[in-house]
Amino acid sequence: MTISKTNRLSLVEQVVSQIESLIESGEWKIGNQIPPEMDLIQQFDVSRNTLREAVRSLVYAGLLVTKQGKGTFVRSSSALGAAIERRIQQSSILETLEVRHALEREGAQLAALRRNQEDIEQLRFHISACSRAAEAKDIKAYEEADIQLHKSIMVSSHNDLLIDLYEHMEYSLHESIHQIVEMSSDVNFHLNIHCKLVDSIIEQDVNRAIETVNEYIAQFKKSLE
Amino acid sequence: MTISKTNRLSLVEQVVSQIESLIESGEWKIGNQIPPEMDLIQQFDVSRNTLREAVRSLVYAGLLVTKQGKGTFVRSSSALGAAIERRIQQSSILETLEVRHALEREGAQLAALRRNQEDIEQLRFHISACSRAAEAKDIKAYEEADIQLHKSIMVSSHNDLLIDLYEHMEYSLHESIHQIVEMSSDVNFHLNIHCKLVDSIIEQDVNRAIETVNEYIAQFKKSLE
DNA sequence: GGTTATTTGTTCGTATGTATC
DNA sequence: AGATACATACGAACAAATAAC
Repeated sequence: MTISKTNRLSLVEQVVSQIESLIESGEWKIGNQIPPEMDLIQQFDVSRNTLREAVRSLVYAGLLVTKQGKGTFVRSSSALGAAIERRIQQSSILETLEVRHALEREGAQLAALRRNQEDIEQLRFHISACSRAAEAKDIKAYEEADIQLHKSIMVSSHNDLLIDLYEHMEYSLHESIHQIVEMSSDVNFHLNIHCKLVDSIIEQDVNRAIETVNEYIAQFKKSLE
Repeated sequence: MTISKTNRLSLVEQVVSQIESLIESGEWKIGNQIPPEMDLIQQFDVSRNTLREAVRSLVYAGLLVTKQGKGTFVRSSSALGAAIERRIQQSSILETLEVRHALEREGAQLAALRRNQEDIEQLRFHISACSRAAEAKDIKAYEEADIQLHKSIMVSSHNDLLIDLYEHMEYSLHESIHQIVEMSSDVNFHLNIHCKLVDSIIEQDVNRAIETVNEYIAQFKKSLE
């Protein structure tokens, strides 16, 4: 028999599953403290060790954080972030940039196809924030605004999986964006090309949106050498 | 002080980290059984529960599997797979297909730029396997060959992060590929367009490679309606 | 500033379920 | 069927960090 019969779920797995549901459903909100171990032991009717193994699993996965003496808190609603962070740390900037290219190109294409009125407002808001920061020569504010802009482009794609992957990469991208912005001496070029991208998306010019993404990624790659 | 001082690593975290190293370094090979709990307790000099919490974390992350009565085995060297699988299960086929588009488009582009002689041989091998399976009208073999072909295209990109993301998605893609191949009544169209893609990569025609990927993804999207 | 209560961190002992030979 | 090796699960105790009084 090579049939991999699905073993009955262990107690720990059952508890993990229940906690996941509580987090996903929003019953346990992000940032909030969860009930102490003793309460959960009663709630789930398991021993302390079993409960701890379950909590520990979710800590490793990045859903929870425990602080000795204080309690346990909800950190995220998805395990993707932690896993991607770990993987990206082992990658070169070039590799990360190319994956970013993959996601942003697709995101821009879909955004140009699907953006609605609300998306347009968000895009305009964030591009003007970039513009203001550039004018004030506030590099830190510019980086933050740039990240928000890219995120809102992704949101305009209306593909939740794509948005999730990008948002969870974004944390790791922070560093590489910083390096890139610092290297590209010309902030205006950076700003202009983003204006062009936003414009393409609003005008629903799919090809121009894709080309623009290609253009600035190519620019980044060049500055990496 | 808003500085988030990095708390000293808990014992469990130290053990997790050590086990990760053992797996990454290849000292514990994939598929192999790891030493029993009692041995590890001595090796790491921790209590049973501490060790179990560490192992349990890595089981949840997908690095290890435990089988009661048999032992614990190494399942994977990366936590990405399990996390991506969980996330993709919550997504629609369309969303998954679009992310696949993102990765495959980038992969094809980079493959066309970087493929070496060894890559070319692999690509030729797998495309001919597809061809043989199509001729024999063996759908199951065709699907398998198709997956291997796509994987070898990704390998030709020489971007390990991209390869990892794709390979870990591939498992979840299996199902959607099956549905798509089944739906597309014309296997020859599917085969021809893949020949064109492989040809473009070998000829280093970057634009044609990208266009070909766009073409068959568009075809898949159409058949989803 | 010190004491106490709360909460997580860690250890030990014991019993049970499961697979292999 | 019995013995062995292994993971599963529970309960009790003490340590360490934090918060509240």
